[in-house]
Amino acid sequence: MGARQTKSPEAVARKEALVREMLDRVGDKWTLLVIEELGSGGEMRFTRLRDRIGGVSQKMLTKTLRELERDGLVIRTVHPVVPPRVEYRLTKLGEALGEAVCGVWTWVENHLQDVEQARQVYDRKHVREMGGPAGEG
Amino acid sequence: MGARQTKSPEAVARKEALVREMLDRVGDKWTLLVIEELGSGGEMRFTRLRDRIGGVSQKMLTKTLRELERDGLVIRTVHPVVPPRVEYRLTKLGEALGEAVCGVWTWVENHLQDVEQARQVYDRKHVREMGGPAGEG
DNA sequence: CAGGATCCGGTCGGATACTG
DNA sequence: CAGTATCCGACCGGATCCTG
Repeated sequence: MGARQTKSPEAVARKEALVREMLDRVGDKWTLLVIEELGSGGEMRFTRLRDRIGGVSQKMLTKTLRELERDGLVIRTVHPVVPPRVEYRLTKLGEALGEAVCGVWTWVENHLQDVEQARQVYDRKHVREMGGPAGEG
Repeated sequence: MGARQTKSPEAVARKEALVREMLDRVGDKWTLLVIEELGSGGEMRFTRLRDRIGGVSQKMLTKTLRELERDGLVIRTVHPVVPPRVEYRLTKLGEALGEAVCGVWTWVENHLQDVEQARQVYDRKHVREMGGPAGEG
């Protein structure tokens, strides 16, 4: 079979799966904020990070950081002191992703009004289903 | 932009919330695929879309399309015929978002290996938790 | 201070049945 | 064909307790 440089459909599928997974990752509520904070604030500790992000539970922050670490986007440094001191910082990879996400971020900022307006228009058409604006009788 | 600081902190907060929401949206498993399909395949019907995406339930496809429609990213056209014929296509806004997301998509494709390798390295260190080898310094 | 373990409510999402 | 309504299991994520 002409197996040239043609990638197997499986490889393509796995790539797409990973693409989806990463987009899912950056779309995650906390992941984004963590990347943002570490990107602008540089290396920082767990508690500091939790404080700056605000609203994130210890569980979710830990989970988020673990995933980022696993994907090579964040470096976790444990200082063998007491009390424990753990610092997190973005890797080059993490910074690059942050910049890529920036494009979407920018798009949203630029088209905020369009989206909000579209929603208002849409909602107008669908209020009828609910308890309507009482303009009927 | 010569705009002074006319924006209230509340407006900024709401903007950030919407940014997060949109990133969450594009990170959604099906949303991405729908945008991709409509972007490359142009206007198409519900069933066709479901068939091309594959693996999506009717419930989720409907929900995804509704959200995209509400945000003004997709146009839904109902043809009053029998059997029903409903077609979906991207708006200009939707196409623009698709392009913005493309940046992240590209990043992932370019750094696929880095992420996969990082994961392998990370996993090596954590296999110990499972039935890992007992040998450890 | 960092984070593992657990409980538990809320939401997500698939399968199914029904409609126009 | 396109979509709504419902049931229900799986997972998400917060609160809490405990440890080194």
